[in-house]
Amino acid sequence: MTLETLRKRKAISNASTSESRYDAILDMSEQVFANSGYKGATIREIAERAGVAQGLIHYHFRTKEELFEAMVARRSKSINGQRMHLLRALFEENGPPSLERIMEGLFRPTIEAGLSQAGDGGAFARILVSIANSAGEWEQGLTAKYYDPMGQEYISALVKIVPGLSRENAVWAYMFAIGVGMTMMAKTGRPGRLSNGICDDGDAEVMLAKIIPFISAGVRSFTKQPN
Amino acid sequence: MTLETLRKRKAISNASTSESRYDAILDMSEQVFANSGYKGATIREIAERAGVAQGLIHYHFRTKEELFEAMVARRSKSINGQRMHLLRALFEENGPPSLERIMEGLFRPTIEAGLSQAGDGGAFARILVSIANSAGEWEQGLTAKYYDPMGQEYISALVKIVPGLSRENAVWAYMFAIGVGMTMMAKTGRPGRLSNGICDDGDAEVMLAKIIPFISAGVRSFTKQPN
DNA sequence: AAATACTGACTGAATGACCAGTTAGGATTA
DNA sequence: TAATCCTAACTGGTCATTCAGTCAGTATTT
Repeated sequence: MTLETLRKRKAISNASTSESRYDAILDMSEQVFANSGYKGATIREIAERAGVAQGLIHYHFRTKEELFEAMVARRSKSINGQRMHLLRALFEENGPPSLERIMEGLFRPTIEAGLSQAGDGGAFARILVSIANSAGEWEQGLTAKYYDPMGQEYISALVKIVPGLSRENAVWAYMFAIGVGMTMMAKTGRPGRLSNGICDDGDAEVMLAKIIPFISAGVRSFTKQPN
Repeated sequence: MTLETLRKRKAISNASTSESRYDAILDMSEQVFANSGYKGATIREIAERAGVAQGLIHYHFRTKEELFEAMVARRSKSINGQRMHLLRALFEENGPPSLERIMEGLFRPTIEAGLSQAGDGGAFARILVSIANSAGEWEQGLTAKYYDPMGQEYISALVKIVPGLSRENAVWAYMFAIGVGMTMMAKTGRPGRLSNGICDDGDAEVMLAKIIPFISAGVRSFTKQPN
């Protein structure tokens, strides 16, 4: 064990590893939480797969709950930042943006965040699905904290650019859009099963090309409907 | 296995409970699994809240996994039975059914199953969401076993009644429809939060009235699109 | 009496949290 | 400039608790 201990321990500001251990822990947390669920995931497994001592996780994040929230916070801030940026950029062009481009702005950042990941691109999406679809107080608190503000902006954008769309219907439309998007980003493989391999939910570009017109048509149908 | 054959169940005409303990266990399983997730749920809690000894659950269902599957099987067989029945009844009328009525047949049984429950109507829906959105082998196996056959029937029905809809697009449409439906049946309360209380995801009839036109418009948009 | 339904006490195997130390390096002092 | 202090990062081991599953035995039904 002395050899192990004697290994170079210059963790602080080291240029050798491009990634800090802190971030490595969050990365592995995504994988493990996604594969096993919140309760099913163990801090031990995260530690092992991140190559750190279990104690270090408690040192950095104190509890399992705080680790989970830190992981959600990091990814959601990054993705929702992109979304907000895209949305605002759209409205700064000349003329109002199309519904389709708004929807693309909603979905593309999630996809790109998935693709940039090393192993399983759908990991964070699956975590998100489990949070968003829980009725638990803690999970809904996380949704409210990290996703509701962005949701409000998109709902307002819908009302603004779709003539005759009430805010109430915009809220429903937004919820439906999120419902479709989340299920699809989870990459479960079911579309392939149901189509004998023709439909591939691993191909993000194809899925975008299907989701965007589908949702847009749904939203526009609310125009011809009361409320 | 032997379990199935062993289990000769008769409704106990007990004065205190009109329901067999076997079914009481499954009922409580729904509540507890929905609130805590598969790993988070404990057999002890299910036993306590069902008013039976913990050992009895193992006697009837052997393992936690088998208990979970029995619970999924019971509810899904009931709901999907209704769905199949409704779908076939639609095609036995004169003239092809409308897309809207097909979609209603897809969603209404889930809602009604929810409403008939004593406490939390969204419990089974939330369990379903967690299964369907997992990429795990076991969960996808359950989906394939209990939901894929019905999915195939609905996809075929879509192809049959929507002119110009390819099977590929029908599969996507079905997946999107399920995505919307499941998220909405989970009753998380988010629509209310995002609309200052105007949108109520507890009101099943309102939600049906929103979901059906939305999905139908989406499906029809695939008609004017290649593939 | 024989099968079935059921109980409650038990066990070994995890798990989250905690802690006393160790190490590296930067700042302060002598 | 070298001895000392200080602190953040990190380790390995421990511990109380909790869990699914087991089992010997009791009640109830047929």
